[in-house]
Amino acid sequence: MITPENKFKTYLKSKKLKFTPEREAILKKVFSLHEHFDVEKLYEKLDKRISRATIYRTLSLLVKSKLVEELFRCQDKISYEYIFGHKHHDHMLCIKCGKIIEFREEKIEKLQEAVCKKYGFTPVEHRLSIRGYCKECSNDLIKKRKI
Amino acid sequence: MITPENKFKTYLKSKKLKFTPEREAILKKVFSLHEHFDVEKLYEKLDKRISRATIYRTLSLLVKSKLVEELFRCQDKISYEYIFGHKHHDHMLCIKCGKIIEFREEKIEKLQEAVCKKYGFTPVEHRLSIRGYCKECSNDLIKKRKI
DNA sequence: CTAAATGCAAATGCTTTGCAATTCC
DNA sequence: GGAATTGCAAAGCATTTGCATTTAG
Repeated sequence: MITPENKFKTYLKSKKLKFTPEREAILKKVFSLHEHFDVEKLYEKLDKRISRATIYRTLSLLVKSKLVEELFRCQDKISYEYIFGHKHHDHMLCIKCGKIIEFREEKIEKLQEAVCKKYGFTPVEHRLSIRGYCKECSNDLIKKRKI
Repeated sequence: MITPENKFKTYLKSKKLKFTPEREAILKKVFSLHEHFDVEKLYEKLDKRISRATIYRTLSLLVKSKLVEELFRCQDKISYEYIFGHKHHDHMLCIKCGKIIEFREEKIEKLQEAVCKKYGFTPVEHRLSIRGYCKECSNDLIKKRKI
């Protein structure tokens, strides 16, 4: 069975890089966090103290090996999420409470492919984010007649 | 007739802010550049020398007054484009030559609205970017059997 | 053994801010 | 006249990098 660890080890081996305890700890933490994260969050959650420099360097390897994806910038920080074993999806970001809602809409995916074809464009990845108010915050705001 | 300048002046007046020569020069330059830009590009293109601090401060006002929109980060810099008199559209970014292709697909817009409704989400704005290879670069790469 | 990895501190590069001088209304 | 604006230089901050030391294979 292919696990994130196997995939990472294979990638590292192919580049003659090492599977160190730090890399192992970071990989495990990333795949145990079932949510989006940034470098600071990872730094705080790691049991073993690992320098931020190493976290940055390891995340870059995880992105290159396609285990993790860079999501979007939120207040200047880069946010990530793992993609291995996780189907591609898009995001709605609540600008009031910060909630992130994931969704996947096949028809949108298909239409994107069609648009690319129309322009002769070869897509590598895409990102769709909708910013606005989540259900709860919308209700709050409607009550207060703010929207 | 409502022009960007009118709209900006109205906004400034409503906040008791001033329409200065610097703000005027920046506004005019932004609306004469029919392309995406970042602070550095604006700095270089302005005829009159205006400090970067003022450019940053003015762009923030232009965003607040909804004349300009923050697009995406490209190599750490924020990229902008004007939105006044410009219909919403999405972007394809070529990761080889840097070309930016704008497109608008009504069906995708509609589907997004539908997804939001499904989740009770009130959208404020959305951003869809597709990264990949433009037609020319795709052809190049196919010739070289790289993709 | 030796190329690669680590942590540290310093450097980078974009963006923001405090402040004194200036300007718009 | 007085609040708002400007430019400058300094500060902020996330991220990157050089280097001496340590370590995986």
